[in-house]
Amino acid sequence: MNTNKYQSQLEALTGRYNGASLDSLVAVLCPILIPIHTLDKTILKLPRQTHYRASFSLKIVAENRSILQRGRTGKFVPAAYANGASPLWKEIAKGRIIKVDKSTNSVLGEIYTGGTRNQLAQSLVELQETDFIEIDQYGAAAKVLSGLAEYHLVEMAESAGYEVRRMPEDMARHLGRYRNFDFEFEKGGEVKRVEVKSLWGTNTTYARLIHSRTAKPKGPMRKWTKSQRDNYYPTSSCKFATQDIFAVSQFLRTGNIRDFAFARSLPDDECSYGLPRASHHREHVNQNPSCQIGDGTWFATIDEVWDLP
DNA sequence: AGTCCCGCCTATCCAATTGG
DNA sequence: CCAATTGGATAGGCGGGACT
Repeated sequence: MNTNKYQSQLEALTGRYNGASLDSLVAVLCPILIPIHTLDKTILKLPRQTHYRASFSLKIVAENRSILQRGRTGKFVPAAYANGASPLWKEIAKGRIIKVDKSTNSVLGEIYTGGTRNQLAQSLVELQETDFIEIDQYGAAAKVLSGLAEYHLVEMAESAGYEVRRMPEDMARHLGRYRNFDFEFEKGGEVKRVEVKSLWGTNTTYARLIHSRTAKPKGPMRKWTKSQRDNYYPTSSCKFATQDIFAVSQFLRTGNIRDFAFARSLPDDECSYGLPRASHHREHVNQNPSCQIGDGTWFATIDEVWDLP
């Protein structure tokens, strides 16, 4: 019974990408797991460099030889996750390969985190020589993660009674204009615009509310159309007015694809649950606000932010 | 038809601000 | 005052529509 279902799903995957195999799908969708060979937890700041680091090495074998190159980055994950004892994925620290040593058939690298020296020290307490580094061989992991997070956000919203509409990634001019947000959610005749984001690297106490900058429209501002005004981003921070709700995937913090934090897109000087303004662009949201569920701004469910006055 | 532009993403750089 | 932290911004990969 189940075998038939799995088989037809596998056929859907390999059929859409004719010639692809289960092996190649796993290789693209799942970062390769490589065991740590040696670990040196000494924290250093090298001359003329600005970041703190510790050190590691990996053994080169046939399956990883082609990707272990100077500059390659990856994430350290627990042995319990890598060997299947625990389902929970977690990033302990980041790793970057510095040197390929053919004489010893190994690579040397640096261990680092997004934040302070102390954060690195804390991560190093957790990191063990039995742990693994995962490397995204084909650059798909980020897009796959955001796609999965959006899939489950839609599933949760629909089962909570919302009608969900995904906005197009691009809009042909004859059909309308680009919307700059990801979803419309509708309930009881009310529609709210939702922008989905993810967390900032390893420093998972902050959300990343980033938007691409756009070119300033020609001519004086008073002659711009509404569409030109709406699409003009003089800074890489989001505009408060573009969306009603931010939904930030918490996967990098919790390891659960269904975990989100929700906030209303309002400035904190206008309501108690608002977000800080960008310091130099007052109509824009600070792009790295603290993001903790229960802090008065961020909520665990859509219903809670939906019902805010 | 071919080139350019701009959307998305993560990771990183670097200047400004904060704090010991 | 110097070091650490914060926050604005960019780099680079991918992909598709708009522009010329």
